Amino acid sequence: MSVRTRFAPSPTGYLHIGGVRTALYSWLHARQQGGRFILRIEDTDVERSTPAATAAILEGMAWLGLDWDEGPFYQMQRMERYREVLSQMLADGTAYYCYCSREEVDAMREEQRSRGEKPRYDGRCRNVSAARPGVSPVIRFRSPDSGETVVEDLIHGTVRFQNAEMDDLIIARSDGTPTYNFCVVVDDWDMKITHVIRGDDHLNNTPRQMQILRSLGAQIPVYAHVPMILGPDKQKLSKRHGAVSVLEYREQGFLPDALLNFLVRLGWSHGDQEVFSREEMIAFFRIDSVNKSASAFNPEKLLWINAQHMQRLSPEPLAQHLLPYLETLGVDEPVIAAGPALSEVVALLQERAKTLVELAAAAEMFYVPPVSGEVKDVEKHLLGQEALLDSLITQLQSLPVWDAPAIHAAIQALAQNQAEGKMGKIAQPLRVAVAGRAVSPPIDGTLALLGRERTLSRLRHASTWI
RNA sequence: GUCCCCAUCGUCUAGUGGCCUAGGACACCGCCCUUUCACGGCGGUAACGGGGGUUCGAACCCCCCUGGGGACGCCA
Repeated sequence: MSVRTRFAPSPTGYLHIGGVRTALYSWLHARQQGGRFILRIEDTDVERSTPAATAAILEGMAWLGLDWDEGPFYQMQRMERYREVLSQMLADGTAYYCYCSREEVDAMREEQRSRGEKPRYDGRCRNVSAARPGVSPVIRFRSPDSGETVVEDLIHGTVRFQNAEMDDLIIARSDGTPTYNFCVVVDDWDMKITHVIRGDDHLNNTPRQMQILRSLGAQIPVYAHVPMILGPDKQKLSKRHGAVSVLEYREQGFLPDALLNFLVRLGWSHGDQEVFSREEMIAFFRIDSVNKSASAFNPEKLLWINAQHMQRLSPEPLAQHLLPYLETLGVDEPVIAAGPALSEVVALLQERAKTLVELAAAAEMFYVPPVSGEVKDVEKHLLGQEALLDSLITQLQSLPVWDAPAIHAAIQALAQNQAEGKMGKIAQPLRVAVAGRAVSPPIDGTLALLGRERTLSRLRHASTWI
């Protein structure tokens, strides 16, 4: 049977990084097995679900390129089907109406807790046939009270649960709407999911879901419960750790493939390899070699991986990724068209930026002249250098060809004559004059790309900053 | 409290009984390269949670302890 996996987030907030890794593992497994990846939105919590959250999930998945083959399906649109299964279960006795009030159940649990027992519903309505007047009942699943349910998990191995540990869970609320554990089961069944890959916080739900599946006569899927992602401090990942939503990583200038690469390595490895292309991830990933233990999110390593991906990308595609970030700096398409070729600028800068945000900031100087108020390092490098600026202008003006070697030679000659051969004495003031700061790529290449006219005009202007 | 899961450098991990004097990567610290900033190269610090077994031999297998996490909802 061909592989079918799914990602089933609930739209109650942003798409967070832990969810993304689960989605990635599901997606990778489907892709490498030639299977299908299904997206399902679990929106039965009407109180907390929002259209904005759904949109954020879809946008995040699209940005990452985790494309789905079927869906998105929405559980709220499947109510009719759930009711159908519910009445069938009621009819065949695998489910029953429970008329206990919340207060009654709460009291029961409180008492059990005080006795040191696991709080669980005692099944007192199992054999009550008469409706209690004025009470809208919930529907409970009649779970077996002896024996055991064994989960054969691809990651955790064999996990055994005593059926006596599990009580009769509510599968439909008193207003008739179905609950999570029930919807999941019906959906996975209807959608013919072969591999349920999800967070290991669901491991405890698995035996219950298996029992319902069995009572429905459905095939049990293969389970793989992936460990959680923790914050850098090993605590549960939350907002105080900084970015948790995928879209924040887009804002911060990470490449989708780099984020995926970082995430895939959290809990999985392939020899000593650290950097993976999307194709390599698909080829090498194995769901059953995912680690069992939770792992901490390491922002420095993410940054390093992003830098690696930026270095390995060809200038043209990298330039495409860069466009939106330049735009937020006011460097839009017309401005770029009027300046040096972006791919050449990118080629010069790509190995010295860790994020697209950094890259955009570094690229800006090629399109926008330094603004006097924002120029840095003037005092250190430009003070009293009017004469040097003049000779630079003279030298550069008269260069027969305008390319990096010629510019290099000119600077070198000036260094010989005026600075005892120290390139820095010439290059640094030149940098500040042209780039507005003492940091730039190699100055010869920078000027070559900037062009003679722009260089000279900036040099002439620089004296006004002194 | 009950049930379930987990446990190698600070972090991500390799390791499935001898190849381990525990390997790689990030971070950190030196040095080299260098006109700045980076990239890169070389080197260094740094780990098998504890206790019992099994075995000629244990990071690897078993048990206990400890520690961490999850579940126990008319949330998902």
